[in-house]
Amino acid sequence: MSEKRQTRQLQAVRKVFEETGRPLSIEEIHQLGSQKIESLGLRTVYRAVRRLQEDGEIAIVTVPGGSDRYELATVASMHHHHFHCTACDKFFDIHGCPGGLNKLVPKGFKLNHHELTLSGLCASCA
Amino acid sequence: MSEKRQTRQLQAVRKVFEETGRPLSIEEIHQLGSQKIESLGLRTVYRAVRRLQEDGEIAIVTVPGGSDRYELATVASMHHHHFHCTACDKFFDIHGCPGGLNKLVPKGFKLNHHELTLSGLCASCA
DNA sequence: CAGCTAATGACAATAAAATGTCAATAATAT
DNA sequence: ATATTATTGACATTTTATTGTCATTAGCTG
Repeated sequence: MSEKRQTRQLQAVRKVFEETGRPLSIEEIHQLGSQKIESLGLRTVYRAVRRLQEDGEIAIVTVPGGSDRYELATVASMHHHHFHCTACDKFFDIHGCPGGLNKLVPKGFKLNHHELTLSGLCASCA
Repeated sequence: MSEKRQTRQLQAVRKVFEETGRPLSIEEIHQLGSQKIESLGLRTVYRAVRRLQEDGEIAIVTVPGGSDRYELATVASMHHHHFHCTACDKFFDIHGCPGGLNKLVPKGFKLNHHELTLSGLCASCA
């Protein structure tokens, strides 16, 4: 059978998510993870992310324009939105949600989900 | 100098935008344009889209997950949002906008833009 | 209409992101 | 500690989207 191992690399990637607390791109994970394990390979990050995804620990976050990000499933499961800093290209979680979206839906359309991305400057860049 | 020509192909692409009235991907433009000019090449669509973009006739629309779409600049200049049908993968324009987004912005952040994407089923697919 | 040349489209080439490969390493069970 | 084997990471390969090339076609001007 397939024995699953808790490697330093997997734990490092998991810890990156827990410590950073915002949606991360593969590259960001690689950079932050490299601070914990110098030799961390990009290939390993791809595998770790896939595994954490399959294990339901993290969820994918699709954003307009940029490449996919990932965030902790515990965070993702709570309805929220994102803020994109156009200066540092980081994404942040935003809690709260404008209501009344059903009013915007055209006749005959069925609304299932929605996704809001605010953009501007984060506290560090402003 | 660079003489600009109004070719059948360019006119066909322009007409596709005018007739369709929703954000289109390169592939969609190619398919719809091929109905007007059988031999329309994908390479030509790329060039036509770039030129219309440079001439300010169309604007790029970035969407979560999928590839970029393009829409008439006259439409893009009016603030609006989009609806994504998860069945046919088409995007539609939505007019209206939930307000009160500044309340969602974290302290110290500066809000410049926002982008809302509703998703579900369009009238044809529902 | 004739002539110039921008534009087309078939094809090749490139870029960027993700995945396959495999010898070496390290995590787990005994 | 030892044996087993999942995992790693360097490297090659694939994939998909976009752009380069260039002989041919077709807009535009005179």
